[in-house]
Formats: sequence, C-alpha cells, structure tokens
Amino acid sequence: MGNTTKEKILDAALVSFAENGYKGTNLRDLAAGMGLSKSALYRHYESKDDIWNAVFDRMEAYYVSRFGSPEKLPTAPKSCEELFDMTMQMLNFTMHDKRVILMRQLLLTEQFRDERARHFATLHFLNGTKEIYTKIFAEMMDNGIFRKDDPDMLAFAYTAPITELVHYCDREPEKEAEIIQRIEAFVKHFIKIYGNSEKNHGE
Amino acid sequence: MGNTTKEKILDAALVSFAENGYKGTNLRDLAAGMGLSKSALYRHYESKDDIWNAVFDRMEAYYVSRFGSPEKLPTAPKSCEELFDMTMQMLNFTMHDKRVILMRQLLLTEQFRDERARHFATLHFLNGTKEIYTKIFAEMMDNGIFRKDDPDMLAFAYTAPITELVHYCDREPEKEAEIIQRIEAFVKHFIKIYGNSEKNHGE
DNA sequence: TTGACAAGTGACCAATTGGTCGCTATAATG
DNA sequence: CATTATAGCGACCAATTGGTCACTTGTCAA
Repeated sequence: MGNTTKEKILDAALVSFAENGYKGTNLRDLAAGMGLSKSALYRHYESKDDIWNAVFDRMEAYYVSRFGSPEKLPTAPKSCEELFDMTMQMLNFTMHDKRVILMRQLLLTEQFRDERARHFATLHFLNGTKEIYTKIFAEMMDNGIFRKDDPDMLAFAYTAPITELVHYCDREPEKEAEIIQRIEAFVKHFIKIYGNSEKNHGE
Repeated sequence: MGNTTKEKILDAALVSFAENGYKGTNLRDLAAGMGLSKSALYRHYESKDDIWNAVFDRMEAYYVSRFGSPEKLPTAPKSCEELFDMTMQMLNFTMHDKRVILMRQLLLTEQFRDERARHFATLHFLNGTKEIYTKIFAEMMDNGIFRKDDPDMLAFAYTAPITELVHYCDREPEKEAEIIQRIEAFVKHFIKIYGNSEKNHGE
C-alpha cells in the first residue's frame, strides 16, 4: 500500500499486531521482514507504542474515509433484490479486503487490552454498521418496499448475524463458501419476512 | 473454585490468560498472585503450555457439563412469555458467571493464535448456542406457539444478535443496563414477529 | 525412628526483547 | 566542492521471562 518506508512499516506492523498481538509483536522480526534492521524503525517512530498508535490512527482514518460521512454511504435500494445485491457486494469487500480483515482481527484480539481498540470495536462491529442500515431501512420503509417497523431494530437484527458470520469467516476462512451461503440464506429469509410483498412480486 | 493448589493454579491462569493473553501471561506474577513462587508451579505442571492446555481441558469439560447432553438443555417454553423469561434467565447466567465471562474473553483474544481456541470459539459463539434454540423453536412450532418456519434459521437470527450484545457487554461492562434493555427489546420484537398471536393473546 | 515422597523456595541460566549509540553512506543544499 | 540532513546498520545494554536445580520442610507409612 504505502510506498514510503514509514508507510511500509505501518503495513507490516498491522499484519504483525493482528497476527501476533501487541505483546507478541517483535520489532526485530518486524523490521527483518521488510529487509530492515530494528534500529532503522527508530528513525521513523519513537517506540513500539508509537508504532501502535500510528497503526491505529491510520486505521481510524481509513474507516472514516470509507464510512465516515453520509455521502460515502450507499443510496437506499429501490427494491428488495437491490438490497440483496447491495448487501452481498458490501460483504464481498468486507470479507476480502486484506486491510479490513486485519483490522477486525486486531480489534477482536486487543479489545480488552487497549482503550482505543475497545471503543473502535464497538463502533466497527456494532453501531457503525447498524447505522448504515438504519438509514437504508428507514428509506425503504418510506418507499413502501419494506414493512413499517422500527428501522433501528431491523438494522440491528439484520447486521448482527451477518457480522457474526463474518467473524466466523475470519476465524475459519477455509469455510468461506459455506459461510457465504449461510449469509445469502439469512438475507433472503430476512427479506421474505420484512419485504413488502405488495410492491415486489411475492416470494 | 478449586481447593487443591493444582486447581487454584488453573483458576489464576484462566484469569491471567484471559486478561493478558498467552504471551502476556507471566509465570512469576501468576504464582506470586497466589502466594507461590514460580518454581512451585512446576511441581504441578510441566510448562506454561501445559498449564494452557489444562485450562482448556477444564473449560471444555465445564462447557460439556452445562450444555453437552440433551438432558441438560431447558425444556421448550409453553408460551412466548416463557420463552422471554427463559432467555433472560439464561442470559443472566451467561453475563454474570465469572468463569464464563473469562472463557469468552480468552476465546475471543486467542482464537487466531490457538487451534483449540479457534474451534471452541465457533462452537461456543455460534453453533452451540444456536442448536439449543433450534430444538426449542422446532418444538414451539410443533406446539403452534411459533409461526412455522425454518427453526435453524430462526435460532440463528435469534442467538446471533444476542451473542453480539453479550460481547459488547464483556467489552464495556459499564453499559450493562443499557445493553440488557436492548436485548429485552430485541427479544420482544423477535417474539412479536415470530410468535403465533392466535395461541397467545395478540400483542 | 527412619525413610520416602510431595510441595515449596530461591538462586541461577539462557534466550528474548525494547531501546540506545556511534558509525557509515547517500543525496540534497548552499 | 563542502556541508548537512536522512536513512540505515551492528554492537551493546538492561530488563524480562520460561525453565532448571539443589535444598528444605512437613507428612505419612513401615
């Protein structure tokens, strides 16, 4: 990703922090992995902690750049089919973008040891994702595509199970095919329950 | 919990592994915390790894003793109110039993670094919990209390969001009151959707 | 009483690890 | 061309940590 050494260090550090944890990350190996000596790191960062914070800053900036402002969010689908497609498309990104995968891994494994990780985990896993769909569902209800209900509750009921399966896939990536099927089945079931069959040609 | 030194070591080790991770766990401090010297640990276990495995063995045994056999499972509720009560009661245990909390924390933070943690996490967070409710919902459908649907799908749609909120509570226990409210609201909403209003006196 | 054994202690060891320092080489700058 | 800032290196340091060992103490059985 990054081209400067400073950026490359963050790339490598994200991988190592995610895979080995903060304590398990070894600056010698980290540097050696990119053909550097450990002391070279100290030209760019003050300490291990400094690298950790820089990784986090970059992570948060990345998150904001993708989901931060309302303009970045997808426009509400015009039909239930579009909702399905949109969901699977967002999921495809979420499940395969190396950086996002590592972010999740890092947040999960360090959430109890680092304050920033703790708060970011709640944002990323729970509230952030939910809010996106709250707006989408609210609009779809206004448009009569979705059954009238509490959009916030539906968004939660929709995103939480998907998030669980994404975590499952992070943990056991060899089961990806099966997991995607389960997500598709869940989304279809959800749409069958909450989609307005009058506007769509019934199930 | 345990009274023998061997058991006490496991109690302390579970706490330390959960809070500090495997790498972050220090045998000196672990021993000192229980008024022992580090070398005393080696009278009971061969190595740090040996302690880790013993903690895990005990965790799995504990899990099996609670959820392992069908007889241990709750009998299906006779009404939607009973389902609500049963769920909140199980939740009360899950959210407050110190050992179970530490187990979750351990599984979450070590799932990518240890094979046993990986598999046990999937069982504990996903399939195990879901299977319990699959049986319950199937029976409730047979009894006409619940709308006919795929019990496995409903169990997943029911347990996954609750599990997410339990994780949230592990992470930010100071928000427990709010989280319990959210769970109650979710369960009530779920019942409103899937409960059979003919058998119950409608909403 | 004696001998065996279980449980515990503190000193010690070797490996690892975050961090510092002085030195070098390259490239930009006056 | 001389100078200076930048980026890199390897040696070194002190602290930490898993693990070993010789030794002590108390208990129980023969």
